[in-house]
Amino acid sequence: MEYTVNKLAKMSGVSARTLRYYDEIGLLKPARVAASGYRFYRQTQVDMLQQVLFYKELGFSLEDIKKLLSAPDFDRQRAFEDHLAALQEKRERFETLILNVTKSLTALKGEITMSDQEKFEGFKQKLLNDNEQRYGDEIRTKYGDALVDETYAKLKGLTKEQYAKSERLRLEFEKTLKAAFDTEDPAGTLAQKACDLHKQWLLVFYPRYSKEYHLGLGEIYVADERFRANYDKIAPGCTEFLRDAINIYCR
Amino acid sequence: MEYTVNKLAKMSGVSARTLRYYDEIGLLKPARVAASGYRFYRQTQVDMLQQVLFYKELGFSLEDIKKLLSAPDFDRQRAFEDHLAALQEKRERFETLILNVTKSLTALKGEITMSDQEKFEGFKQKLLNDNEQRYGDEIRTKYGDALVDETYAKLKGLTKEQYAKSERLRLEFEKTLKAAFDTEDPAGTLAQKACDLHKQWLLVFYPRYSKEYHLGLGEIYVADERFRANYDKIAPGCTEFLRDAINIYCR
DNA sequence: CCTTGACTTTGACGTTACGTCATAGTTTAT
DNA sequence: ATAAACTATGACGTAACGTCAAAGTCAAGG
Repeated sequence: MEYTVNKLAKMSGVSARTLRYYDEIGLLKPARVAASGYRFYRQTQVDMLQQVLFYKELGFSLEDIKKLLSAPDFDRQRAFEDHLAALQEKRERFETLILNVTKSLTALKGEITMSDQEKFEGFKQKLLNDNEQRYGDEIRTKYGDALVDETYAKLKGLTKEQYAKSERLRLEFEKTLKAAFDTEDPAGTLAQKACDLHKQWLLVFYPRYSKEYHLGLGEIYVADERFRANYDKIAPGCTEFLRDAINIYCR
Repeated sequence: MEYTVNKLAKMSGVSARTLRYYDEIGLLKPARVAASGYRFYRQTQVDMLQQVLFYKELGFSLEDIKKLLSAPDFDRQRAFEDHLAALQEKRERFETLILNVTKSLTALKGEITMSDQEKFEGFKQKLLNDNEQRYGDEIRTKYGDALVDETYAKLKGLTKEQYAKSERLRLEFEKTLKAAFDTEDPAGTLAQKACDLHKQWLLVFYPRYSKEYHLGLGEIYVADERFRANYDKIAPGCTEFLRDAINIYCR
């Protein structure tokens, strides 16, 4: 299967001009060039373009991408694994930004106050993230952990999408809960938001959700040491706070 | 509390040069300038910078941000709400990218095969998200409209052509719906014509259309205020009218 | 009061990753 | 055979800063 510039452009979402530019700077040369000068791309180039786009998404300059891809020890699998870790971190940043907006909205209503620092949470991180410092070694272990979790999820009968959703919800829930705990108000907007996220999260595992179930779980969290440890990790006393918030949420 | 350039820069994560540039183009002027020429920023500017960074994160050009922020009808709360929706959209894109990497890794191991199209899932969508051209002149309202579009767009990456087609359909649909609403008859020819156009439009985003889906969507339009606002904009009460018409259309 | 070092100012030019023409040749469809 | 659609190569334009250089400003210590 051969692609012309426009075909490849449309499939990948970049412009034809971009492909010409990549050819010009030697980042992605076509598989062959006809006598007419027309460019033709094949499988190798399609896969390379995918790599380029991933690296670009993660904030690498084209020059650096060129170096990376043309390195003699370039390892596709390793690259994908790095992408995965980096993308997950970027997603974390979005969680932070979303929490930032949520808090800003609450602050606008006068229910909480926000420090100036807090107003930029999620933006500052970008510095660390965008720059390529992040591509270290401990990423590998992190990826390993994710794999374990995922295997575990499979045992429980979750699809990859469900697992992704549950993780996303859990992260957002924990962040919101932490912020809510600081307000010391289990009836406040943030605490109730946290409860809602908790519900969403539960729904992934137990679609037969009910208020009674949710209330019972709140009590179990407080009563059972294993759960308690998990939520007190967020902040001491957080487990009780969550239970109180759930009690209000379920009325 | 007054901030000097470097103080504000460090807190927000941008560079001092950036703040000077924003001053230069009139996007963010300091609260006061000392006789020495030193810039000093205060609360208002801090909050404005936060807005700027949110809009920037979402792919707006500085010129458009300037227009948005200086508009007489700029509404901070509304802005934050828009940010929230847009950020959640972007997060969805990351989910897609993460899934893409995961699949690519599995494909590399030979466990599954991936089509070339699939290799670019999550990148193509970016077009819709980043590109502001389609926002036209009245960015404000369009930004709201895009919210709805993108809710569907996330289901499938759209090419520029597909998007153009969907826009044509949407415009014709809205015109027909308006005319139908004036007849006050959800079972009438015009209303049913509108439903048909609505279906055509949906098909662009969601080819696996079903009557159940269409019916459910009618209810969601009424229930979700973001959608409701969008259709009530055509005429007050239009959302319910559309739902009723869809109910008849799908029998 | 003076010095020193950290901070700030205004230019001015450079850079990245393309967008946007214009002009001209090529391929495909009817 | 001819139009319609596609592609090529310049060449210039751009957005949002980065990166100097040269010079003025401020806060603290001696």
